[in-house]
Amino acid sequence: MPELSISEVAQRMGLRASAIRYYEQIGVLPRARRVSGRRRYDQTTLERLAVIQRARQAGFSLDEIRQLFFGFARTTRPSERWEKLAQRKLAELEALTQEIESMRTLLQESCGCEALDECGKRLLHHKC
Amino acid sequence: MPELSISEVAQRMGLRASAIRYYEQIGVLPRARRVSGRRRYDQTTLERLAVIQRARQAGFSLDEIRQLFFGFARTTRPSERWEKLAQRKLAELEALTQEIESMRTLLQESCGCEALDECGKRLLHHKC
DNA sequence: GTACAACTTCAAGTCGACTTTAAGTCAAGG
DNA sequence: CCTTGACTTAAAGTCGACTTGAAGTTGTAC
Repeated sequence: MPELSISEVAQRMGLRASAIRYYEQIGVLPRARRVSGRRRYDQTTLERLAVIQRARQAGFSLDEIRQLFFGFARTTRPSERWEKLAQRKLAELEALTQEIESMRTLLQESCGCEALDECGKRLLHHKC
Repeated sequence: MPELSISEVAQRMGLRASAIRYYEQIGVLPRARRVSGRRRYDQTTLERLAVIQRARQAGFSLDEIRQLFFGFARTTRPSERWEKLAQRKLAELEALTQEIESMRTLLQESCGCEALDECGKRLLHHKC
């Protein structure tokens, strides 16, 4: 297995080199090995990035992802960490879903006002 | 109906004075009348703020709200403007809902890996 | 021997909706 | 007259996830 430069990693994983540098900077990726100043990566970095991408798709922030890798007591198993965070995330999604639902309701009920200032009056006085 | 200072308006509408100044600055509220330098408001401002708050609850950005008030050709009725924007918003909400749904799916399927690097391998090779 | 591409670092810029800060102005009360 | 408190302005700061820019280094190709 050959070692990869940052732009090769970026291309394979579908992100920009700057994002990978950023991940390293904030500690989501460990500091990469350098060969004459340039970062070199191996397979495990690709795997780690795959997990990161999956976690981001699931709605985790980079901060939460860092916790997933480094944040807990060493006794906590990784899958347990994932489940703990996933639990919290699901609750957040539930809240978000309800917000969206109420937005949808607001958007669908046409208020019946011809002008916006009429609408404003109603909102202010009759709680329309 | 008495005229109101900015902090009276803020209190009545449940927002901060700085937010009202900001709304004026970006053109969501028209420039307020000044009495010896201080802003003075009347009923119509409260109504307008009520519309703004309702629109924000419905998910509109301040930019979209400005369009709601000032952005279209004068021939377009306000209710028509609302409907046009609401249509777009509903589509956005639909997309958002689907994103959330797929997040939920990702969160609920436990991947069955004991360690995160095992998980990474699977993600990378078997598209787990 | 020099041009070039691909990298490096650190700092600053982006987006939206505000808030915060600093410095100044104003009317009323003691 | 002087302080107090509520206001004014313009400018800068906040949050997250990056991107962009400037200036410098490296190995390779001509």
